[in-house]
Amino acid sequence: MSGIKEVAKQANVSIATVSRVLSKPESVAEETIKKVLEVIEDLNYQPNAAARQLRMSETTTILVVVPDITNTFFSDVLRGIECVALENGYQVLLGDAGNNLEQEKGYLNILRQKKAAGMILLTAGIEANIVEEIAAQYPVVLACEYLEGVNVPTVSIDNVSSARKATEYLINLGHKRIGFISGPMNSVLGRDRLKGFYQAMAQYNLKVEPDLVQEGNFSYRSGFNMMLKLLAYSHTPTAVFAANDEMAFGAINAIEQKGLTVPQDISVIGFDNIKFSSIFKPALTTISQPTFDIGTKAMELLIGLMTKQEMEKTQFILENKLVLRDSCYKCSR
Amino acid sequence: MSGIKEVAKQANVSIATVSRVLSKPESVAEETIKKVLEVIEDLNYQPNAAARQLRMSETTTILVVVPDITNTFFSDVLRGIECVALENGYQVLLGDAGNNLEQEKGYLNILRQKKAAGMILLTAGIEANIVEEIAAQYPVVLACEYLEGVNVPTVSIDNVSSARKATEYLINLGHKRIGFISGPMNSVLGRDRLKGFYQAMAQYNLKVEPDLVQEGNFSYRSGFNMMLKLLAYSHTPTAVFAANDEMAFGAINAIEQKGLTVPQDISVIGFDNIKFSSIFKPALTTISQPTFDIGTKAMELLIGLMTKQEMEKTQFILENKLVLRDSCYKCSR
DNA sequence: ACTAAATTTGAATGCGGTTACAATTCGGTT
DNA sequence: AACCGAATTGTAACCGCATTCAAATTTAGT
Repeated sequence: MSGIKEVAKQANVSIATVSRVLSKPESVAEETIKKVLEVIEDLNYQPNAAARQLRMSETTTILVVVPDITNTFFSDVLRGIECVALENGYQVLLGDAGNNLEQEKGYLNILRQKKAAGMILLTAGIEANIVEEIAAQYPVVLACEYLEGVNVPTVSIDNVSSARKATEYLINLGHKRIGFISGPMNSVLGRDRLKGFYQAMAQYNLKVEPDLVQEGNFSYRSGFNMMLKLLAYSHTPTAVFAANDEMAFGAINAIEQKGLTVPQDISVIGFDNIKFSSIFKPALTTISQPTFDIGTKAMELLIGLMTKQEMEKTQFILENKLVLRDSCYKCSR
Repeated sequence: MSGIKEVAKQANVSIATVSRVLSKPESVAEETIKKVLEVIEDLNYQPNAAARQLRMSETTTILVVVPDITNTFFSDVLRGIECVALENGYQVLLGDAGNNLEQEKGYLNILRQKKAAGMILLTAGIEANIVEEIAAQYPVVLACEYLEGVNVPTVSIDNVSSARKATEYLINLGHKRIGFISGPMNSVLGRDRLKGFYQAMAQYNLKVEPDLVQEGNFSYRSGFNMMLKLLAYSHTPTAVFAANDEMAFGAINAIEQKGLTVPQDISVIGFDNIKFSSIFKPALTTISQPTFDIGTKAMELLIGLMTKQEMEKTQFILENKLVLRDSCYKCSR
């Protein structure tokens, strides 16, 4: 309703003056400012974002593409992003990809339409070369997953070494027959965690039985089913490493359904440390990712890019730690 | 980079023609369309959203204000919203209020700036009169919570009758001393669920011991602590109704920490049926809310408002149901 | 009191599209 | 050959704001 014109009229000044009161008050007389601000207050005036954006050719909206907002891991990261976005006057446009690549790509148009000034990708479904092309034109930062050989600002954890750390923990508890329930092999994340597992096993000269490595898809269901599969072999593992917590829950429930107990019969370790991991019984031993920090760091990076600041560094590997709880125990066999 | 001018030049037509190819192709010659589309494809041209919005004074962005994105209940609703938003060409701007009223109010400016064409409130922190005022000027729909006496399109469940249903279930299992861990009393939602509890108890002529009603804040922690409090009384309840699932988890874990078991010693029922409720042990008996549907319905309503369609109805109460699992059992005392 | 400099203000322009309106083309009629 | 209507295209005027540049006003200095 009330635009800058209305304010100008009521304050008896030109629209230029109103505009200046809002953006360069130091160039306006004290008294005029007061008068104008009063009217602004009065009319509840807020400058039209579209007009401003068109004129200034810059927006304060950023886009975050998430594979699945329902996953608490991502929503935690999102909260981190939102938090520093707000502090700096940005709004976040949510792009839930629903685990669908086409949809994910569709969001790139938001950037082309200048609806968002930059983008944070929490996914890694889009092909590396496309990401690189986009990143060359617009501010983009990758969070959580990184793309091999792509030189785009990234914040993540070292999945390989963390998975190694988790595996070593199991080995040091005396476990030798260790099963692994992996994430989908078409995700970097899934592959890296598996790689860490292999590295640790090799380092301790332990053989990895191919049968004991099963591919899941990060869902509870898949964790449950793959564990059932592992339990079906004559020679069951004494410990299982699930590539994320949800699958670990599935594995544990499968084990218990078979009448065995965790950790006495089989130890289970997870990855992510989602909110629920400490509530679950047994409380889950897992690798904790600094989700919130990943979010804040990613957003800070993006702001840096958007404001064209000089960056000393654009690749950040955040610390993660092993959280010891009740789902692992010394190997008894 | 490439705007409509560039396209026009390369296609050898005026910008008006380019614009028409995109919006009213039936008024453009077949051949011209082809030529223009080719150039558009070539340049990867996408019309500038700000310019379009300014001219048309309408945007395809909507705002969703969420109390806490980390809560899977809200993220489920959000997914429902996002889903139909996408189908209809809308984008969703995320407003995480971080349980902070000031922040929540701040998002109203997004509407005033015309950055969003409408808003869905998943919270009910803002004062009723303010909501009403805003709703008079902009399309707004309330989801999850409703504001008493406010005539704003709403989709929700009937918290009172659902809470009554849950309580009746407990009563029918033979429980007489039933505890209640409520949500915060300053939320409608919290109050309604408590009201339903009272109604059911009264209906069956059961006394509600004031000591057995404790106020939590919907967090796991508070559920745990309030349960500890209930257990400290000499005469403990045989069943407990927690106003949401997270608190129910807290209650159960508190009970078990005291050496008692659920449901044999004490039955526990929750509310919401979040993803985790079926994974938890014991699997939680709870009231299931149609989260996804709440989201889709809310977005459909909002679209209706924004496109000024005639609405037969603007208040929707969605069905919920009692999900029977393993956390409740017949009263043995 | 008068002028130069500094301060404060307003008129006009354009950001990149959409669209009303005018102009042009073209085949068909008279 | 002149004329007409339909189809197609171009011209230009906005949309609301920021900003340049010049005009108006105030301040300061002599």
